[in-house]
Amino acid sequence: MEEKNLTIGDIAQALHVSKTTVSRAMSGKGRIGEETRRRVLDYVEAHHYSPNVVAQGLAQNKTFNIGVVMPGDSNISELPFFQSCMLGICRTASSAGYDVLISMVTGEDISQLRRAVTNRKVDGVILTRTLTEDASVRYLMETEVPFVAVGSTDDGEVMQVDSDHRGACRELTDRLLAQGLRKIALIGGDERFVVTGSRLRGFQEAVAARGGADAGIRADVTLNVRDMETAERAVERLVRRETECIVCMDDFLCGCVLNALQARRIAVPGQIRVASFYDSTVLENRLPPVTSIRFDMEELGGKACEQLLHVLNGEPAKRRILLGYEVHMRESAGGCLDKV
Amino acid sequence: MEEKNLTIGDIAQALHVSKTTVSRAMSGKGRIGEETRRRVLDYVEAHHYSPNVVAQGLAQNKTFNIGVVMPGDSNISELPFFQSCMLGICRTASSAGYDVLISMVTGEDISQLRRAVTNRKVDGVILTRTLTEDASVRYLMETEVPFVAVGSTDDGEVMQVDSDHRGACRELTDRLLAQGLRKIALIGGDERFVVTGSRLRGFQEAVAARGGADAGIRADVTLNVRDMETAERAVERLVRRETECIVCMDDFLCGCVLNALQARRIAVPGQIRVASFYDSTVLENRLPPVTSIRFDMEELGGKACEQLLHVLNGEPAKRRILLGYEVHMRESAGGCLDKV
DNA sequence: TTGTACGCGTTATCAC
DNA sequence: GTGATAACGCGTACAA
Repeated sequence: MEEKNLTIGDIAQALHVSKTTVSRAMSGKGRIGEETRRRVLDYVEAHHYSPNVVAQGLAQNKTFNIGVVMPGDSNISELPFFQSCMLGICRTASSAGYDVLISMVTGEDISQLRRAVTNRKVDGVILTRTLTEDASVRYLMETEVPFVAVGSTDDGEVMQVDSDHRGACRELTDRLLAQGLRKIALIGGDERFVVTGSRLRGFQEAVAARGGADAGIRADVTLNVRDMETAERAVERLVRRETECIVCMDDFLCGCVLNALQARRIAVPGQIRVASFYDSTVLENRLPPVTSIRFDMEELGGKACEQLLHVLNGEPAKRRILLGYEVHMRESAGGCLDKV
Repeated sequence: MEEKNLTIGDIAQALHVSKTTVSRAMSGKGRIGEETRRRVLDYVEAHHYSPNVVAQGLAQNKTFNIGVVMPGDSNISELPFFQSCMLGICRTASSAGYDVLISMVTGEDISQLRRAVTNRKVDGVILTRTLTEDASVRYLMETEVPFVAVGSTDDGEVMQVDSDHRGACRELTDRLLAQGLRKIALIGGDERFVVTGSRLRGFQEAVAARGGADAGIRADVTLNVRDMETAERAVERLVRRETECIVCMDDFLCGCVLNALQARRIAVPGQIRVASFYDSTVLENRLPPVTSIRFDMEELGGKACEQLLHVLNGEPAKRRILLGYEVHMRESAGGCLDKV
């Protein structure tokens, strides 16, 4: 089927032209006669020739690979995120002639990323999660490798593509408050994740905009919740305080919260309302249907990759891109008020 | 920090030796004086030199990349699987000096895989899921690229590393039957997945071993269940038939089943027992705790990578490797009988 | 033990 | 418009 190891030289020889000509015909760069161009292209087509990208890379000091850093220790809740994000990245990378090299980073151990970079295996890097004190970010900055982060960073220097978590959380919270709820709570995960901070701010902004404590609003925030046990404790406390609504920062936490409520025989949304983020399949099959915010993670990955490619091509790229969201009001938070 | 673009030639020049010597010192191949060897290595160390793997590859016709094919359209249930599997693959690949290039394959569209292969970007490939009629497998076989599949294939020719799904399902089923249960059911996903067939066989073997219909055992099998709706229908039917125990082929399905039961106010394990596969975090936070089978997916990925590396190095490799499992009996299926 | 010369497959720089 | 020729960074017969 595939002609084995056909090289540009073989073609040149067969067609009685020089390698240069063949190269030009393929790349489209440099002047070349229309007729010879056709001849070469036809031959290439007929013999299923495809250039050796490694050799191309060596000549141009490129790899046509982009590195993607994935956390090796993430919660299940975020997995659909990484999966979809990856899909978006691979799609746009692939259609631009690039491949995706992945490096798993667990905790502070960035050895895989370091390997990929020092071995010159990648032209640029995409980070799929950012911490407030990120070893990967630090490393990439000091090695001056082009990179873009999915998810925001405090460092204004790094290129970033993110969903508007702050705006999303603000709007969700606002809608809940608009229903007349006054005792509202926010439950979130690891506070070292930048995204946790963004959502927290959105939450606080919404509360403040509605008058805050002066307007009789009681806003409860619990962070660093990460498993059934901590969720249990948080829920117990919130129930005791007669909280009317719990906003969960992600679907995994929300699952824990729902369990905790179920175990205490507290009806949702009857006795307490619940809303969440991501709207992933983790909750898709939960009862009752959970009010949630949906992000297009594939688009997120795609845009990030797009930005990186711009940088690699020396084209201008925006330093920060904020993508939209959709609020899906469902039964868990008192039903279908709206659907943006 | 990193010396920019230091080449083997630069080192040779600085040390007044030939490039060959430097090359030998680094690779360890060929004879070389212990003293010069040290000198070179010291210099390399001091200047943070690391060889250009792309150039190495071009010279040796290798890439030091292994391709990993991931499904772009998988159920959430399988995600922890891919994540962990990936981790195992990356770990062992990395420690062998290889990097991981990923190709997303959605449905019949194997264009990304095809690209990686025709562009000679990978030395071998790992498949993280196999279908009964697998486009990737077919392609890889006809292009004669070394590859190993995680998960079994009917084709005896392909190298495969898999968990013992059949044995696991047999043992789980047997243990349930040992409790005296007689009306037992199996719910599974897409029957085109080879793994679905393996588990089905294990289930049937266990039933047969206990005497089957002759011994008054009624075994119900429902495949191609993939969402809340189909699960709902299956559960309704099983409940009507007074099924005593439902074995779910994966945790996602199990989640659906639990929901369906919850919606009908059927107590678990009081009125019906439930068991599942994978034991992922998808169910970890469910109530009641679900009896489940646990596989070490990271080991699975690691072993697969190991096998592939053997092939790439021309070393002997087993054509089929079967990894173990652990049965965790928990409340959902009547409690702690055993813990293997 | 060490060095020379060439090849890997491609692009870039000049000449023609 | 086309073609030698030299890089790109490294491995490796072969020679010394």
